[in-house]
Amino acid sequence: MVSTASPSGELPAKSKRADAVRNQQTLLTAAAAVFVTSGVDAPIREIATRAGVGMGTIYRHFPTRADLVVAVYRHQVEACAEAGPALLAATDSPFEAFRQWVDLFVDFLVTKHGLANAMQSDSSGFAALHAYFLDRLGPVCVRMLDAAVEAGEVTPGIQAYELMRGIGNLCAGRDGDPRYDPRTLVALLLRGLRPD
Amino acid sequence: MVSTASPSGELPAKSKRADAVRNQQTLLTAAAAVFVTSGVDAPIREIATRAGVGMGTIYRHFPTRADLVVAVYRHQVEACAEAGPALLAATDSPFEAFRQWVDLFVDFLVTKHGLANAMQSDSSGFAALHAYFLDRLGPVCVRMLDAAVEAGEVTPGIQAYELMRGIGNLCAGRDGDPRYDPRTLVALLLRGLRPD
DNA sequence: TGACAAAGCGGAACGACGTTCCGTATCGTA
DNA sequence: TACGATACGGAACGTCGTTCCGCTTTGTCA
Repeated sequence: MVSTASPSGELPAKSKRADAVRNQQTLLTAAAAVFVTSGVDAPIREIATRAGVGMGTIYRHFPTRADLVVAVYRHQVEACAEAGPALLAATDSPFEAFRQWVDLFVDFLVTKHGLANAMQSDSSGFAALHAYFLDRLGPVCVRMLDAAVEAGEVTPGIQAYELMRGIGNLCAGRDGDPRYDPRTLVALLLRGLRPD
Repeated sequence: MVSTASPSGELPAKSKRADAVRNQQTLLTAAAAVFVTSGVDAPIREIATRAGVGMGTIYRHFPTRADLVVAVYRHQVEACAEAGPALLAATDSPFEAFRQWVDLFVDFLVTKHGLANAMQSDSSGFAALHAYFLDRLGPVCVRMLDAAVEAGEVTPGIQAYELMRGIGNLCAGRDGDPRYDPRTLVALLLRGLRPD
């Protein structure tokens, strides 16, 4: 499970040594850089080397791989989560708002090398990653979907959880294949939500 | 790339030593059994042990992991491929035939522990697996989709390749989650294919 | 039938990786 | 400045994929 003890990545809660906070920042920066070039499942050693720290340091700050990934992308996930209600308020059609929100989500996933793949991986410390995304974004999705259903723009009976996972899954796979555009498939999926 | 030299898994082409053919069969049986319990990415050693052979033997018969997986599932993939034209001929509505064919495909994927995951994995020797499935099943999909479009039952402009990958992706992910049923999502996707 | 070359076999060995653990260095404080 | 707490580095261990080579089995030919 992703460490819930502290909002790691944000303001240090209390009494942490100076070098510790410094290292945590260094690690986040290094990890972000490495994720771009080598994907989120890059070797731990690579991140450690890049940050100029030992491997023990990584494990102390981020016990599981998911903790590190979550910390790196926390801001963007947060932004996405907050965009939901905003879109809902700013748009006449709840479905259209939902469509735009999904676009945001998809953009996020496809621009992060291998993130979508990692989320469905059963192994490693990636299980927690899956949980984090769904915990944070799931409720937003529920709310938007409900609104769309209530407005008669979406067939009732669809589970938000299932839908989110479906969208996530569609964004996974070998990236860079010009013959496969996740957006096309997601659009098709959303089309299937419409009532007759 | 999956070895195309011989139709490995079927009739031995020519002049193979008796122990070699025997081992190849033993390996296929052992691999099939291991795949069921440990998934298609089970350790090579586990398969070797189960078959009672050395690891060199595995690599000689099946140079890449994909070669082994393909050999194990060849019959089922073949059956799926052949079911396409049959369904098309036996059903009035090409779309309905397609729907049933997709059901077959999905059933195959979800019953094989981790197969769908493996197919989108970028690493290992799994890249060839992806290619094999698409090469064999792709043309069938094209044909069925064309028929459905021609009958006015499906919106034109959808690429069969993209659709197959989408379906495959939807079947991937942590298996055994009661909250996620790939069939629901695939049904939604197919719904999105219908014209207004 | 008895050898001999080719074909195949087994598993040791190597490198990459995740993860743990502990002796040492650094920090904050009294 | 001295000392305990905190954090650090990286060696070490286990797992896994993959290669390589000395040994065994097989088929054949005299």
